[in-house]
This record gives sequence, C-alpha cells and structure tokens, in this order.
Amino acid sequence: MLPSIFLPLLRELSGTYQAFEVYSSAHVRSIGLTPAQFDIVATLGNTPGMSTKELGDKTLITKGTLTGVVDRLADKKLVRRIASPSDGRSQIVQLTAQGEKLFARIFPAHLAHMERAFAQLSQKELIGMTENLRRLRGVFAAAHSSKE
Amino acid sequence: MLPSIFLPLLRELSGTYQAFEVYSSAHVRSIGLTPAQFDIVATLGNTPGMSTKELGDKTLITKGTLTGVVDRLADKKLVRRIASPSDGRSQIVQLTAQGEKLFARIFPAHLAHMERAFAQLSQKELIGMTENLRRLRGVFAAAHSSKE
DNA sequence: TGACATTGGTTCTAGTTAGAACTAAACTGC
DNA sequence: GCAGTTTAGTTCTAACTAGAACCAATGTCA
Repeated sequence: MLPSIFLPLLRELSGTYQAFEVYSSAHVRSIGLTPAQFDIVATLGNTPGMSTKELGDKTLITKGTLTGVVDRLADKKLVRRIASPSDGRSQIVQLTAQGEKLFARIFPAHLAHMERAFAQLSQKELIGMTENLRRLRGVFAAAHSSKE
Repeated sequence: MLPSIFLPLLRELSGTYQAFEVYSSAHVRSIGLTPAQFDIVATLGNTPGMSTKELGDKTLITKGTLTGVVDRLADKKLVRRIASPSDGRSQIVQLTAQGEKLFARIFPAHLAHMERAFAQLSQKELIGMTENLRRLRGVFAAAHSSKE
C-alpha cells in the first residue's frame, strides 16, 4: 500500500472530524457548555449515573482529563459525585435535577441541529459510511495492539 | 433522518479519528515531537516554506494555536520565521537545516508506521472510504455555512 | 487620497488533552 | 491472611485548543 493512496484518506478523516466538531460545537457553545462537558451531560442523560471509568470508556475522554471536566460540571451544579456502594475506589457520577433539566432542554435541540446536516444523506449512504468507519477503526486498533 | 441512524455514525467518526490519533501519535511522540509539531514539520518538508496562514489552512490548526506551536519548534531550532517579501503582515515559516534533517529521518519512518496499519485494506476499500469521508465532510461544511 | 473594512499574526483566557506519577481500595494466589 | 499486583481516581506537567480582542499592514472605493 503506497502512501499516495492512504495519505488522502488520513487527510479526509482529520478534515471530516474537524468539520463535524466545528459544526457541532458551534451549537454546543451557544448553550454555554464546552464539547467535552456536553458529551458528559449527554452520556449521563436518562441513566441513573455511572462510574467515572464507564464515563471515560463511553466518551473516549481519558481519566486524567475527566476529573477536571466533571469538576467543572459539579461547580455548575449539573452533576454530583457519590460513592459507589460496591467499590470503595469508585465514584458514581450522576446528573443533578438541574442537570436533568438542562439535558431535557438541550439534547433534543442538539439532535435537531445535527439532523439538519444529515438531511442531505440517504439512509443507505449513512449506513455504508458507518460500516466503513467501523472497519477503519478496527484497522488502527489492530495495528496498535499488535505492535506492543 | 432519525437520530438512531446518524448517532452511530458520529460515534464511529469520533472513535475512528481517536484510534488514528492514538496509533499515529504513539509513533510521533517516540520521536520527541507532539502531533501538532509533527504536522507542521511534515507540511513544511520539501517546500521552500510558507506563510503562517497557509500552514494553518493545510494543517487545520487555528492561527492562535499556531503561534505557540511554531514558537516551540523555533525554540528547538527546527523552523525559522522570516518576513514575507511581498506582504508586511505576513511571516514565512521554513525548516532550518536541522529541521530538514529531522524531516528526512522521521517522515519516511512515520509513513512506514502508517503503512503497517493499512496493509490490511485493499486499495479499493481505501478509495471508497476516502470518497465517503469527503462526502460526509461536505455535508457538515454545507450545513455549517448555510446556517449563518 | 482618505475613510473604512479586511486580513495576518500575536496575545489572552478558559478549558481540554495525554501521559506519568501517585494513593487507596480491591483482587489474586498461595 | 498476607504479599504482590491490578484498578479507580486524582494530581501534575507540558502542550494544544478555540475564540475573542487586539495591532499593524493591506486592500477598497469613491
């Protein structure tokens, strides 16, 4: 496989991700949250809460970063930390009543915002793209784990 | 278009980009550069240099960030800034001799590293993925510019 | 040519980022 | 039940990040 073939793919991957971020975060920031904070609120919405570990796995935010993001959401009274009943090392993070309220208000609006972009795509295209990405992700994951 | 269809796509896009970053940056960091610094060095390699503006366009690094990244590369004596002959506001950033040497040493190694991941894909798959991403990127760009 | 808007870069702020070192709790095997 | 290892989370550091305010040079246009 020659670089001249895969370099354009990498450029498009970065560019597409970037374009998504720009489009998505423009809306998220107008709500008063950062993209990372929105990610946490959206992940916690309609759940009884989850451990910081689980939250990190779902959002792809590493644990060192997560401490700070959750801290700032706690400062805003949108989430709270409670001790895990089953594991003394673990914390459960959950939305406060205020956090739930914010989630109920902004999450549908954000979906509608994203939906506007996707209106141009057919369902078939969309599914094909998803499969392609899954495959590509697997390629990186396999290469990464095989070399260490 | 229902959210249940496009949410998995967004998850995969983030996850795939993240997997790429993890795989790529593991190698880049072992060289002693950050991903952003490597991006700049790779973009400047085999060119006579370019303005900060152009560098920002090619690397998708915003101008405020770029000042700092170029500063740190200049501290390492890998790049230098010279005044643009044609535009008094503009700076040309170019690799120093030491920067050129580093580029010649690490860029092929990095390509080889990436190539290992892509060995699992056929050229046809790769081209299809690139086209899909380009299309998706266009969708976000169109949605973004149409709403402001 | 002179007001006005635009553009290239820097600076500033608040926040995110990964990675590494660290602490405490929990698991594991014997 | 204890030593050794793993795991959850925090802390620390260096760097990146976007966005906004700002400055100086440039372009525009009447």
